Amino acid sequence: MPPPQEAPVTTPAKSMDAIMALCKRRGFVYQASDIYGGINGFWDYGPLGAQLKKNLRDAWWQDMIMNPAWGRKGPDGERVRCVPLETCIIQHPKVWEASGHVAGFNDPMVDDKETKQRFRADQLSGLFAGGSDVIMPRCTVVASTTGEAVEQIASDKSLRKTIGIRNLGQVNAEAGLVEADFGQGMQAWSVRVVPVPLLRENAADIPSPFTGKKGSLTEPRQFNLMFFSYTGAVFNEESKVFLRPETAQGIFIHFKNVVDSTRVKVPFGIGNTGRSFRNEVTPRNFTFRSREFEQAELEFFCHPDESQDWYRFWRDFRMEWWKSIGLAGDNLVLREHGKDELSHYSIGTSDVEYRFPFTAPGFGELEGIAHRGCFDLTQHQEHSRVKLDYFDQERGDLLPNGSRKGERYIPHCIEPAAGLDRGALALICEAYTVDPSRPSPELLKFHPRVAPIKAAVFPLVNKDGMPEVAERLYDELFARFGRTGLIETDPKQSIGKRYARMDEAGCPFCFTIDGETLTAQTVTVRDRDTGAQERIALDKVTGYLAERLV
RNA sequence: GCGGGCGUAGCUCAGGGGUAGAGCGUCAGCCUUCCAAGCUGAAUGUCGAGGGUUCGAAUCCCUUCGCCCGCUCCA
Repeated sequence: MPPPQEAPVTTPAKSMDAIMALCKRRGFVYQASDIYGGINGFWDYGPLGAQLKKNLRDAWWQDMIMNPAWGRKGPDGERVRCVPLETCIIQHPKVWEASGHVAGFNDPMVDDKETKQRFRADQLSGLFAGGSDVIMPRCTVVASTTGEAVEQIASDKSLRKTIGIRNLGQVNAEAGLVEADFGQGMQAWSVRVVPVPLLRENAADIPSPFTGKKGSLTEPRQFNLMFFSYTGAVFNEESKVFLRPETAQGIFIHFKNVVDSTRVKVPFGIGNTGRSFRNEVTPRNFTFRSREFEQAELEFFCHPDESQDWYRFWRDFRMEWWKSIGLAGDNLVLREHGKDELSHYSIGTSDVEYRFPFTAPGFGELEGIAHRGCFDLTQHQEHSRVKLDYFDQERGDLLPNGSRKGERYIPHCIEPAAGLDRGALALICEAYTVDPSRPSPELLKFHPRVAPIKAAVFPLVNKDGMPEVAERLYDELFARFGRTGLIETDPKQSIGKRYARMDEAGCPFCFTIDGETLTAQTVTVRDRDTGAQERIALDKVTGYLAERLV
């Protein structure tokens, strides 16, 4: 199912180049290893970006683990319960065999440089002449079996033309035999899979299955997207380990430990945030597809019968959550995957998607909410031979003594998995605003909860006792709100310039000490988004901020 | 991985064989009672990197790295 692209674009297109320039200028994002020329697919966060991302991570932690779903009741009518977990980037290699990551995308692939098409190296069949001295195929086709290759040749006239067959005689799919005329008369050919080593050694001499021409095929290449390393001092296959491509598996493999050690009862969730690594073929679009990235994943375990309800619950809540931190309006959509799009084990998956400037009018994924069934626990149970089922004492038949018989089952799992770097990027893109009518046209309209700078205190002019008052107010705000983000103060240069700097950094509130402060004990509050000012009592500033920073 | 475009000051860019430039920002001083205001001054670059041609290369050639766009990939 293609992403919905019909939603009206209500805001003017934002320039990604301008956003990237602002990110560098104000210290949100730097290129990793910048002074050495950068390294493809890696980005670092500057002071404001690091704080922005921390605020996003903290918000997730607060709303998913400490106070899950804002204290709402789940579909079972009970308070939602979650616990945190922190697991290693490097796990036992069998974890990734069990999860399917090792096998999932490990086939050698060949590209046709001319047509840009790609196929699995072991799916190339060729027509070989009889006689043992001829080892190169006369032509090739892509098919999963040789029988299928013969049938393709027999049934597809344009394919025959492409690969050079002028006339076709008898064919025998089962025996892998074909009579064909390549211009030198009718000959018998045997159809066999082109051996991968042959392809590796002689890629240039093997005709392309798409054009019939030689010289356009690459040698087979591995496309495993996992990073690997070695443990210990000896580097060999036995000591090879993988850097995790997702944090989720760390949760599944500790399911039993958490159940045994924390008195949790199904349904409950386990949350885990941290770095993951994917060796993306093409890192692209600023930080959107980085090779090192941070995830915030919750695995919510529940009884199979209730899993659909929980799936809908988390899907809807996650959408609401992103809205609550500032991603409102048409740029955010919830997209339910079509059946053809689902992983083989998934019963349902939705993506929270954001319309980034580089994806518009399409959308890019921020978070996937997947109903994973019992796939993961079952896989790990099979591979580890450790029982990962759950004994639910509140289910089963009612016994004469009034208690329940209990039920043993492998819980189903709902996985809301968010990308924190993508989230931070979406927050920046959404906040980025150009308003030519303002003296400082570029500003970031961050929601106060995620804004890296929470407030600034300015003396209107750097004299007449104002700096001293500003300093005292700054101390007060810093003591109270310094743990939530940066508090700034600055007595220098014109007030307009200082406001403009705060606009670009996305600081929501500026408090200014002026002449009236000295006589009436009041300050002005400037709203970043409108520039409007109101006057409040000096001793009400802390309360004012406390209400608005959440 | 393929094709195209681009790398010059913190940012945006000009300069295309002969002394490294502008605007904005930054910093300092003065001034300033609310929006990048004004005045004065200052700092900042191996012109992405490496090699070649040349008396001389930011400029021409080759290689390489990075970024952007389109394919491809995204288990």
